Amino acid sequence: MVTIKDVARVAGVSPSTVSRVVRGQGKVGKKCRAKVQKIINEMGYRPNTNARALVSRRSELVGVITPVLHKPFFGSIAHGAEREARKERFRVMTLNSLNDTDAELDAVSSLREHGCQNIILHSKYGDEEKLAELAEQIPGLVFISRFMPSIAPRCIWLDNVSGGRLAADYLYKKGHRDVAIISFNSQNQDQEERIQGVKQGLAGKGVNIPDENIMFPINEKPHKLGIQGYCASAVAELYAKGAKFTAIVTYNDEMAIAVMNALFDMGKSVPEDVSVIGFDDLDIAKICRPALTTIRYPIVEMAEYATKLSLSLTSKEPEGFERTHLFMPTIVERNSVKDIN
Amino acid sequence: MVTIKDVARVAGVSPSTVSRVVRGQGKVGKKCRAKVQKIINEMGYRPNTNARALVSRRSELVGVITPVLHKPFFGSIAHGAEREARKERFRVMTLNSLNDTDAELDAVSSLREHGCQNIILHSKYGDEEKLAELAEQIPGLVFISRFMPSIAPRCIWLDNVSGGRLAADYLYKKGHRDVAIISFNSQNQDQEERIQGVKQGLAGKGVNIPDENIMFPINEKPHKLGIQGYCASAVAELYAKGAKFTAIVTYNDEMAIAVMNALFDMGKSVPEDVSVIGFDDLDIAKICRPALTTIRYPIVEMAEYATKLSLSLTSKEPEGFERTHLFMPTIVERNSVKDIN
DNA sequence: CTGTTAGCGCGTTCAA
DNA sequence: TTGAACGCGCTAACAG
Repeated sequence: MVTIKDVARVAGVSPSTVSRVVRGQGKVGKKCRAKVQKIINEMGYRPNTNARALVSRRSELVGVITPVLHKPFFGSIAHGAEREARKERFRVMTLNSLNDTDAELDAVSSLREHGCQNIILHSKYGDEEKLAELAEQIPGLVFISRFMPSIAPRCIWLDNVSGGRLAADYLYKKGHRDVAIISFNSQNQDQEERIQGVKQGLAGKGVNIPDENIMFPINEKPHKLGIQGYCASAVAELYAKGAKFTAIVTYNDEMAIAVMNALFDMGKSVPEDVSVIGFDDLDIAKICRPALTTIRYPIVEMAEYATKLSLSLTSKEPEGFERTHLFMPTIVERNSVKDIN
Repeated sequence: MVTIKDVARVAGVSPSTVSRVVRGQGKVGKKCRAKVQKIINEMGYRPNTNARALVSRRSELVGVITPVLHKPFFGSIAHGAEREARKERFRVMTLNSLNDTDAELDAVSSLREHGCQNIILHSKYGDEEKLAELAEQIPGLVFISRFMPSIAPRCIWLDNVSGGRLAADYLYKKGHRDVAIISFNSQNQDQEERIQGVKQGLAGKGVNIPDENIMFPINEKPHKLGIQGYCASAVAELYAKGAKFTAIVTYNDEMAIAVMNALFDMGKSVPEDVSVIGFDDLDIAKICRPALTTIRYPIVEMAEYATKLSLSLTSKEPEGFERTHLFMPTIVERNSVKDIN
């Protein structure tokens, strides 16, 4: 391994000078710089990241903490972060939290041990107070897909209510007046907001959604049955209690597809008999049949933005620390909603 | 930040003793160890990874290099690696290569600068000779989803030929004699092997696949059209030239679904009119309709195994360096193949 | 069993 | 504009 000393020796200068050249900082004579640079290239010298991080107390590392990585939504967060980090020659370290709050905190500690100042944390259930405290200590810590009022400028989130309204408006425009909602977990902020959005959107047109049309279990049922099983049972229950609906709004694309499958298995067809609208616009929304009309969650862009924000927050002239960072969803029209006007 | 010296001072011992306690190595008196451990806990001391890596010339880091992370197949590699790494208290660093050979090499360098000895590299197109040389230099470098004879013990790969045979045998058993194959890129080793497998499997039963039934473009068409477009055009072409087939084998699940969609759009139904069989068994294979019969690629297990192997290769008593690491695919029966006996 | 000493490779003073 | 000296936090010899 070639060190800064090796380069210095060969170049006939001091290590400090080499250091200045490498970092492009400080005063170095033009000729001297050129010579040193040449030798750096020839010798293939690359600074030791660990030594750097040790002495400067900061590493060129962006930490990304998500529940898992094999799900495309979370993979997209890592992907967006990597894309943006790469521009600044930063690297990405990914940690799985499995939605466990303690694991999230532990991941943060672990990242800090690596001298990582820039952290993108996807925490759905972490205690706001605790997270706020953490944010206080770590200037480069930002939160993705969550809004916490006390640390709003650190949150990159999506306007879920607008997403719900978008779905509602679209359905209304297509003639739907009887709408059902299948959601998942009432502990989850997003879910509640999306439901509110749908309700508000429809209410604005004078349309009401009866409570029995909203499947929003507080129990453990969904987890026991799995997404597919839960959606099937929810659809069945909707029919069993005689709910009246021409369209179903689901929490996300995965559930939308599960709902379509359930419908399909019952001999119904989408969108002829029932329309379905999803949320997220993952790849599967394009490739399922019927292709899914859905509310787009610009997660890659959000992850890129989050990374940029984090990087800015730890730079000399931080930017964005006094703003909020709200992204707006958009509707992507495909073939799962029928115009019944 | 609390350092090893702080702990030493409070505990009234030397830093070395604290170090021994932390690492659980070397001789330390029972009482002494307990006391130090207690203070470590109280003070919340956590060793500085960078200092460690600097002096010991190795970091507790597993590097994962894949083309991208938002695709579930690659996300699964990162996921499996993280799962296994976590057990050894290692962390995972993910780098995107975008299938660019230079970027792969650069990613390796970057990982090494971080003191990372354990690298899982997914390289489809990298030059074998160059990769072999790299493997020589880096004992903990392993390759996933690729077989290179000259460095076989470093390769964790799947028996694609067997996968093809599995598909063939299954189709034969279900009465299919006329099979078509839609593949993608003839530069790709996997694709060729899978096709060979299908051919061999069928040939063993005395069934031949005419060349016109095999769509295997060497041009850029697939890239221009995208997966969906390419599959649609391939299906159309198959019909246009009057190819005779009751089943289609595709390179992977994504293409299988695209093919089913194309068929669907042409008014055909799967599996009634045509059977389809995929490869990989990603999540989408379960949730598409009809649910996809496919050849399972145990990628998470393979990534876990790769990580374990890499870790072992850099340990005191390396294991597995003289073996090969071949995984076998299995068939997952769902609803996209019809029994036409 | 425990402490002392000497770096790991680098950035950052401070002089020159 | 350059160089010398110091120390980041830790582990690895070596003494004791």
